[in-house]
Amino acid sequence: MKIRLGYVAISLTLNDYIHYKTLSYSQYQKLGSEKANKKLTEIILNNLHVLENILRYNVKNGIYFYRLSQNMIPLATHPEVNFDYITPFLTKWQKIGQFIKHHQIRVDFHPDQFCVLNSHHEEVVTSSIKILEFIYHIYQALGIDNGKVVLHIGSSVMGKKESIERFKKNFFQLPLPLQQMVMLENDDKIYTIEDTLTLCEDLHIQMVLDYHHYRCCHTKYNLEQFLPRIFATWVDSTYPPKVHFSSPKSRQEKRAHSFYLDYKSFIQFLEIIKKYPYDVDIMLECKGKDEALFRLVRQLKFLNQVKFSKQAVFTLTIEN
DNA sequence: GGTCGTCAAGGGGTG
DNA sequence: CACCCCTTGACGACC
Repeated sequence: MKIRLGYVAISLTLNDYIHYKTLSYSQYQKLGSEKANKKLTEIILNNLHVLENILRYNVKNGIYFYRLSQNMIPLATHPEVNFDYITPFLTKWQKIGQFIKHHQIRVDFHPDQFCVLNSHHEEVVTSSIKILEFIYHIYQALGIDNGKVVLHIGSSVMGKKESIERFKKNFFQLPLPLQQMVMLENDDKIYTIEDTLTLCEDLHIQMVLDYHHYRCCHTKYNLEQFLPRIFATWVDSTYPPKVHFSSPKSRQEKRAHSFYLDYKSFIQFLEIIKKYPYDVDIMLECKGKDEALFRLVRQLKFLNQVKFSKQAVFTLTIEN
């Protein structure tokens, strides 16, 4: 089975001078719309340049899995700001999309805490849909027609059962292309593996296992009991199953992400998943980004337990 | 040249 | 209801 490692949004080892730029709404207002729009154009051009550089750097370093940052286009979903972040840059978007497809890179999105599809506030649901539309537009611009987004189930206002019903209702009201993007991840507080898996099965969507959330908060559940069903949500997918992996910052702050990864628990995780006949893409969600990825790779190479074909791609022998 | 507070936004928990 | 916590990375303000 093939394992690909990926990292989130920014590279710490690429180059100090290459980083995404942003613009806050208060800065936008201070500039006035004309200057602000000019600024936004500069920022988008810069950020697309950065994205392209990161992807090239990833391929050069054998990394074929990368989470796109929602902050790539600042204010794109702000209710008071309207601008076209696609058409004026379409050539650039398409060029990047070609690169992604040519190198068979897997990219995806994971919006931050403000995307709550099952909120009991209607305006929060509306803005959450706007975030999904934004992501859809980016995929369209890149020419990626099976792009995905990982969400949490979200709120638990009025109880979990009721909240899951709200999720279903709002999910089915989404336009089909948006529904087809959605995958769900178990979280660290409310929704366990079992909750998330059951909902994914109901909706016929993929479940992304977050091993860190499972380990820090829901260990009373037996992971192995659910793994066959989690993998089964992926059988019709064009992508291999995806999991999130990271390590706790400390014993006290076990929910927070550490900078580097604990290679011992990573190996333990590999021991678990190698019982199943699936390729797996593992998103490393740690503060150390690619720096932590490279360190983990060095540790695994040193231990000589797996066979690397590329820097962040290796094979595991399936146990019988 | 380094450190700190701010940012559009939610949700949950506490008192 | 008011306030705090969680969380992200860039940036402006400040020393």
